[in-house]
Amino acid sequence: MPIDDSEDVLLDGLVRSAFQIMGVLTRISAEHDLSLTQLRVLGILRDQRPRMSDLAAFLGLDKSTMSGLVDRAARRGLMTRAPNPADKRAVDVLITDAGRQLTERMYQEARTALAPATGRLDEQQRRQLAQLLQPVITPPPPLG
Amino acid sequence: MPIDDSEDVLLDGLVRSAFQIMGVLTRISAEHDLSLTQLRVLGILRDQRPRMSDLAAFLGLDKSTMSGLVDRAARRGLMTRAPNPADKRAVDVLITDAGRQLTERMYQEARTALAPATGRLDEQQRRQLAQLLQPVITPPPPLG
DNA sequence: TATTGTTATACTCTATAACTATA
DNA sequence: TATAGTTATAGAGTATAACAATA
Repeated sequence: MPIDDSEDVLLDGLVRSAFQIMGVLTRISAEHDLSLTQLRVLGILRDQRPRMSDLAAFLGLDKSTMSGLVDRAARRGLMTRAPNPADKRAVDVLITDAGRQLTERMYQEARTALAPATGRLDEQQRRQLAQLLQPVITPPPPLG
Repeated sequence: MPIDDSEDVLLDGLVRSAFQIMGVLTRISAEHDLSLTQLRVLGILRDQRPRMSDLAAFLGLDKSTMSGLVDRAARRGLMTRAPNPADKRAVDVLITDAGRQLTERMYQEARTALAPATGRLDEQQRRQLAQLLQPVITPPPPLG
């Protein structure tokens, strides 16, 4: 098995960039008294209304962890629960207006924080990078 | 401020790929009873011998958190402490042979786990993606 | 005085197990 | 019986504060 081939170099780059992005998102989350996972859930809820179990499965968390996470976010008025119309056992999770506003603010902060990094690429390179990342990103399994 | 411009699309791709990479690394860490941060530290120690305070600063952790993290890894024989030759206050952190072996195994597992994703690109695209990521990645501040 | 590191303490995040309600 | 969710409990990761040793 050859080392330092194109897969290794790519893996290294992906891992480094991932840690950098995560560092920024973790800092921004913390500045708003949120965990990274809560930030991620808010991002998902922007355009989905999943049930608890789907969220847990997608995030790789236990359902009990989901309960606690949504509890804490709900207590702060960022998410709410609603009964699922089709299954009386299920509970849907929704983002509130306040949650949506906070999410947009945090994503704006992320963009600002990463501007020095992404700004090292010109317009064409940015589009190219985004396109090359597309096939790498696992198509998210449908929620719900 | 225009939305959905090339910076937004790129940010979205970077964030998604980061969560995907982190998911893989978190799972692999957990399968070896390690935290993601411990995996990261092991990766750093492969070719550095930083002092506690430098590691903490680089990772954005408190020095007390560093103490605990190194404690737990040392208890498992993956890292060791050694006095810094130049500063009697300082403590260097070193990877052990066992730690190095485990680290290489985990990185191999990461490569395998991500092969389906990176495999969607051909050789030239992989090299191109790695090159485009390079300017985005913050040059790591020197440790020590 | 300032820096390096450890220890004591408290809080958050997480999973496991036991439980209730519904399918 | 199996699935969806909550609650009680325990372990790991984290930061703050107080401390000892060295610069």
